[in-house]
Amino acid sequence: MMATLEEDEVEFRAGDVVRGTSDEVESIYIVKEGWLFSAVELGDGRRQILEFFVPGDVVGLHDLPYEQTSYELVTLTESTLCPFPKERLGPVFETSRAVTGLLFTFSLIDHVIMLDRLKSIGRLAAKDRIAHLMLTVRSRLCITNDELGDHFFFPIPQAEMADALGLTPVTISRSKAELQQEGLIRWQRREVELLDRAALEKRTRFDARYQNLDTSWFTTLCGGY
Amino acid sequence: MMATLEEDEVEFRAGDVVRGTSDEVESIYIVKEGWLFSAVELGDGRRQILEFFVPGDVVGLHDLPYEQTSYELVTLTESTLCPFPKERLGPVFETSRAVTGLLFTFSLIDHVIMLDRLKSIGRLAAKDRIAHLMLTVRSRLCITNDELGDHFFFPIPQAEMADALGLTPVTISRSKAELQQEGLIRWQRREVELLDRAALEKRTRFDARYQNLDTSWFTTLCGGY
DNA sequence: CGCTTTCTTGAGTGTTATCAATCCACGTGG
DNA sequence: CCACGTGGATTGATAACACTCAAGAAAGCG
Repeated sequence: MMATLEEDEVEFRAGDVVRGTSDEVESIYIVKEGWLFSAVELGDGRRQILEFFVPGDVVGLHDLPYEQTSYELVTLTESTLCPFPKERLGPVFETSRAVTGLLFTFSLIDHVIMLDRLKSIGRLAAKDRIAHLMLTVRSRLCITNDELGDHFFFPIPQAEMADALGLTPVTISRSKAELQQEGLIRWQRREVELLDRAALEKRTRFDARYQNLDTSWFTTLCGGY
Repeated sequence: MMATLEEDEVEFRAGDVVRGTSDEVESIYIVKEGWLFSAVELGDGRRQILEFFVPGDVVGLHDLPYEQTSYELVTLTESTLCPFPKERLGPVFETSRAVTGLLFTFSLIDHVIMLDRLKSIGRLAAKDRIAHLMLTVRSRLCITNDELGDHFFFPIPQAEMADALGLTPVTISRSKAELQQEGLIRWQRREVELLDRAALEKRTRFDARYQNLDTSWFTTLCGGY
């Protein structure tokens, strides 16, 4: 269904800035390949990373009501994106309630994910913030990969973890070491393994927001056909 | 237009829990009167406040894809809410693209507001977090009140500020005192005055997300009629 | 195999948290 | 109208967690 929106394709290298802050809002993107993140720079070196994106994600929906982009979009790995122009969304909304409903739903789910991250940054200790982010990413990856275990590709450098969690790289490194000593995770290079997921979920009060969905909502939204 | 959704009316006293966590998702609410907030309890006394709501706000949209509510909803002041049942949204989506589009847009804007709050909690110092929240609330109030100056009703107790900003009541009190000594704000009882809004906006890198909207988006969304 | 980037580790500092006491505003009832 | 009680706010003293600065180790890349 989302294939409707995947017409064009653009490739990027790792570390490329796909879109800067205050660019004109021209299109949304479907992530075909690669990992990305969105971030704000505070101007004095501080940076907050807001969301991570993986293949299958829709990027930039929430910029649509604005003339200028709120945040920059940067690749973590080589990526392939399918841009879909803003002005061509009108016709899509007119002809396909299913696509409209799906985009609406994605945006609502993403919002809840952001609320969880707010909780994490606002009220969890450094170690738990790290664990919470890993659980969230895993939960997202499970949508497109049922078989995903507790050991998966995780190409987020420590500097980016820090900026995502409101911490510093030094704290990430130390907290990682502690989590490993406690036997809770193994995180080497660009891979992570959650050795005791149940314990991590409990500590961080994790909720699987991508799962536990109410299927009746989709029929409500799309009109039952 | 939103009047379509305001049929029923329910009143609450200050401090009432409108909806607990893990309740069944039965309806969204339009705030007719009063201030509210949504929050998660972490179980050990810690709490994170996620959003504040004022008259005119739509509450609970992002719970729609779920069977159970993600967060509790509590009143700060006496409030009047207009619940609108989830199962009756289907017909609304079918008949009114304008309402659908408006709800979608609200949800996108709220998402960007949350991203700003994430930045605030993740990367700003205590004093700036307080200022940022005040600016955000003011910006929201300006939608329904053009004439709003820099002095307005602000019924958020310090304990709730703390839980919203990832701080403690003690820090709120001390930071407030400093902001006042610096002549940046005056905050007494349930009123606040921003004495140097330009300076506060600069310090906190504040963006007026409720303003600066792209009006062309609405015609895109609603089909140009 | 060097160069660069990322990560780790140590030492010292700082912002915010914690604990606890006091103060103040406000509502209540005598 | 004033005493009293309650919950919220302030203040002081101390502690903890994360930050900063800085040096060194490891990993990635040409």
